[in-house]
Amino acid sequence: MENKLIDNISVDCVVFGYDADTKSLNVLLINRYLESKLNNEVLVNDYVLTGYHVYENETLDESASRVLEELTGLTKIYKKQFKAFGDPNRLMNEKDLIWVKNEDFNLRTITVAYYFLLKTEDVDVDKNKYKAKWFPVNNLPELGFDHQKIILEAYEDLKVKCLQDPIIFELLPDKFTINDVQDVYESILGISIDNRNFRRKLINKKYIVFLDEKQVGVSKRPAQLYMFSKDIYKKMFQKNYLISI
Amino acid sequence: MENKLIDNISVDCVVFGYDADTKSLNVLLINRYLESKLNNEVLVNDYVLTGYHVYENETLDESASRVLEELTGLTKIYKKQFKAFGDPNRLMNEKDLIWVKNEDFNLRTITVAYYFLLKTEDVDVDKNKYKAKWFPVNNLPELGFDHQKIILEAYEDLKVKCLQDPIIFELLPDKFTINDVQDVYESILGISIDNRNFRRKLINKKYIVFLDEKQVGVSKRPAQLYMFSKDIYKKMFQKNYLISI
DNA sequence: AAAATAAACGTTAAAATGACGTTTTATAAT
DNA sequence: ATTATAAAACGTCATTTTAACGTTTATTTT
Repeated sequence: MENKLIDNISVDCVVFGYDADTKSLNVLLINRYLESKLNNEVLVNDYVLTGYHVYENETLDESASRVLEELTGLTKIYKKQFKAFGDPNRLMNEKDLIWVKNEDFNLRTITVAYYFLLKTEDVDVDKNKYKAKWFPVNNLPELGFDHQKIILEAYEDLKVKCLQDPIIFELLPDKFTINDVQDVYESILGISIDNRNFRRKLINKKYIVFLDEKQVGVSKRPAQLYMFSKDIYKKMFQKNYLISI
Repeated sequence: MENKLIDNISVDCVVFGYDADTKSLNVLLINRYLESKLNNEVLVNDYVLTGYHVYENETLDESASRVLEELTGLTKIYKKQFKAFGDPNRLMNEKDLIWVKNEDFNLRTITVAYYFLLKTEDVDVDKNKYKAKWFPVNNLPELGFDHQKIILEAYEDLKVKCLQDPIIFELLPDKFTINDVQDVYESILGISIDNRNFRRKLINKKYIVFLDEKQVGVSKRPAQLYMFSKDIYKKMFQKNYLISI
């Protein structure tokens, strides 16, 4: 079985994590740190996305999932391939060139970028061997390669997609309140939404299922819990829904 | 100046052309024909998308535009990068393997796929040196490589995008009637739309500009011509539209 | 038992949509 | 010249959706 890396094709993963406590959308980044062997001068100290080269015998989707699992241990997370990046100079910032000297990789690499949606709490950053760290998408650190561009394009895609597909629920636990959903929309889109109209609209969706459960351990009136039914959603939007039995 | 081809990275172009006469959406394809040198047996006779390897010193966008220009002579056509395809066996159908023997290229090539939107009449297929030919998107011939998959994914993307961005106008001449626009929607989406409601909705858009012109040479009441104003559209949807001067 | 507050519900006007019927206007036929 | 034809264009009404608010309810804390 051949298992060789393709030296000029990679995947990069924009891991979006929603933090329900701070009500913020975050991106998981890895520190890129290099100091001179001569005088311990810090040569590179910025952040990059997680990514890796694609193997000869795997699909791009498999490649992205592998990279996510390697960093977080997580599988079966929602992912979307949103764009390929292939500018000839995408790896040629000043810091990149210093870094690359040390690493030995093909400067003419194109990358296929994915984003993943999950909850920040699902990743144990303290025990993470790559020292991965969450940053608010609206307050990113200095980024290497073209990763700032990649993150911003992922974010733009997410803003559009979250209004047309039910991917918002990937960022929340299985059981959530109406206000939880509103909070996610507000932090992703950077807008404020009228709670009364939002609540009415959401409750009327058949795929938002009322549960016989309420919040516990809150210091005011506990809110009703709901879940998202992927089954009902699928049935509603499959072709010929209206005329099928 | 280096100008080398990258042997395992290509772009493929799904060229969508709308034909106002037949009211149909078409795809521009190239015949892939090979016969045996021994006995003139036809070994391969199917169709493929236009595509080519990416050069070391060009961006992916430039690469796609170059490929389109090479085939059609056209520049400045609307294009969208919609997905990268990288399955290890994407070039390994029976016919592909026969073809590849003859052509000598890397079987582990990933391709970045674009679609273009234009009018069929813009391409002179009769004089085309690649013998390019239009096929209705709903009646495609046998396709090589993974190009059927690529076309279908492009089409799905187009169906979604045409409802949220004003790309429909890329498929029409500068001056068009309301019914022209309806025809495009109907043929892309495969639905029928109430003309009275559609007309009302479209006419009320500020960016659909009434012209002092009507159709000529039609055998019934000539229809009013309109144009799409990209400027007005942009202004309407730029941030802070409402509070800017 | 009362106060506090987030959760949940309700009201109204305006706008958008869906489903139709009717009128207009240019060309073609008489 | 007049009339017929048919697409183009306009109009109506009931229903649904949206936006912008005010009000009530339920639970915990004081």
